Amino acid sequence: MTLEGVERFQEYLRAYNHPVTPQRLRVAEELFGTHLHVSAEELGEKLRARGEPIGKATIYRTLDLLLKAGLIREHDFGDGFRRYEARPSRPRHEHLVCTRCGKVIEFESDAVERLEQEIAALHRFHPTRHRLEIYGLCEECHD
Amino acid sequence: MTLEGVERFQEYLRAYNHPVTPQRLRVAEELFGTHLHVSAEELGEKLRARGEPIGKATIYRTLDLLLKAGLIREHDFGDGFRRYEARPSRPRHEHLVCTRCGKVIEFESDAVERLEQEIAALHRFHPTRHRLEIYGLCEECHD
DNA sequence: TTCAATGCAAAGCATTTGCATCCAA
DNA sequence: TTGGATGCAAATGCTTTGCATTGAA
Repeated sequence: MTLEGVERFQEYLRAYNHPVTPQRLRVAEELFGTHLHVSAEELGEKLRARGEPIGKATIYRTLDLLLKAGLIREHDFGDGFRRYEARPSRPRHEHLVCTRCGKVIEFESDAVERLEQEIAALHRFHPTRHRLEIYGLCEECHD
Repeated sequence: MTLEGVERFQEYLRAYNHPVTPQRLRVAEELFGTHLHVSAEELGEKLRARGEPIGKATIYRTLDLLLKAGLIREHDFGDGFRRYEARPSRPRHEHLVCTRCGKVIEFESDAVERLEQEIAALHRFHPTRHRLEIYGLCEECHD
């Protein structure tokens, strides 16, 4: 568990004259202490379990800051809520999402990057980002 | 504009002994009368504009039926609401989404299908579906 | 000290549900 | 006639906002 992200968040806050509060640091610690894709609700549970409860509004506001700082990514896998992940050192990756247990497996593929360029060019489109998600069952959930 | 979909919906309703109501037909007419990806809200506006207002609950319930009938597809492009499209004759296709004007361009690609299989196999994953969306600016919205 | 952050509760939105009324078959 | 459909309004569930209080700098 690398806490480099927490430090970068502190630098960001200082650079913009935003107070460095314990709540902000705790949210960042949780996010940068896991590779999982967690929801705002789950972050709240974890912090409560740590004995450091936080208002949900503060969680959402801190997530906004982390997004603006470019330190995390936001996902919507169609569960009815959003999930967040520490921004990976390898910036572009895609997801395999198990529809039974909710597990998320990451992968990266140069082929996808190439495909994005090819397809966009074909349609005179100027791509900025893409998302590829494969839904199905992970090994454990498959019969 | 093909209204074949409306007929298929009627067949479906009769097959399951569900009443064929004017509201259901109107929702189907709007969906099968366009290639656009419309929201429940937009369907309501269009029907109001036609002088045939419908309760939003009825729209959502009718969309459920159309989904169960397999006649439409549901999408979430992260706008905060879902959009629906008449199910294409070509079952699998992906989307280019303009982040400025909201336009959606469809495309299909065998390469994507192959990629899904390859990647899933690599991770011992059993895929059932995928989604690939490329976000950026369409030709008109690009400087 | 002071301005922004926090946290509660209330508000917002898209969507779903309860229920009295209505209507397709 | 009658069971299911409709449509309003209320309820949900996630997220955002208002505002009095708190706290970082």
